[in-house]
Amino acid sequence: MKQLPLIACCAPLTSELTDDEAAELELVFGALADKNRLRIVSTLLEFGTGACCVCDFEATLGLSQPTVSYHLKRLTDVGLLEREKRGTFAYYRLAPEAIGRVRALFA
Amino acid sequence: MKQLPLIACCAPLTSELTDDEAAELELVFGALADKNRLRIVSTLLEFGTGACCVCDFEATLGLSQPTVSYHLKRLTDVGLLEREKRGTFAYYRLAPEAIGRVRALFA
DNA sequence: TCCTTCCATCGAGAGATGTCGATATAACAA
DNA sequence: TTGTTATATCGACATCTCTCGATGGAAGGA
Repeated sequence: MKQLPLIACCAPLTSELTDDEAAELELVFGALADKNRLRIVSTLLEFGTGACCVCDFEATLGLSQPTVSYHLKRLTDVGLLEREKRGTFAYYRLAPEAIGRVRALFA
Repeated sequence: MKQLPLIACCAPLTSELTDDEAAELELVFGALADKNRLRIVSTLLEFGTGACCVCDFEATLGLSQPTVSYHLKRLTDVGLLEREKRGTFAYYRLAPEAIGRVRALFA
């Protein structure tokens, strides 16, 4: 015979999150679930609204240029970073509307 | 000749995060970077200090029992959940010290 | 024009992740 | 004891992720 839980807790389980919210959070947390991308975000946090170009990250992260571009794109795609092109350089900064959120996530 | 960035911004880049902190955050964000695990955490958030057993999640998540156990283990391993065994049942709840943190992450 | 520099994208390989069925374990019931 | 239930773990597979070298495109310098 099927047993019954000792703690009657969970009749029909409901989530505070809608499917859309869960999908959105999955993307953001996925973008942050990598130590190199965390270092990028943490570094940009020190610059506030300032920006860094791609080549600046290559030395400090110890990664190839294509890999750095890949990580910057992942962060940009979920809205955490913004990209600005000047000449041949591409500058990345924290998206202004994401700064507060990022600070909260790191606290 | 090597070009110079137009914005002199990033001399030696420094991160606010230590390597240990980055590794820790990588694990926590990785545990949250999955829509099924987000639903588990969100559901448990509604129960506060209450607990749910494994079988309760199978129906709502639409996943097999081994897969549910796998997700609960991932969340437990990073300290977000606690496990309590009663008879043949295993009850999972949000770790008390993680509740505030989780609320902040979801806000 | 031709060459160099910075960056994005492509293709491929190694490793991690999510999922399931099958199996093992532990507790309870008869 | 024998059988049943709830859960964890194993093995396998498909998919995703991270990484690099190679290539391509855009901008600037000579």
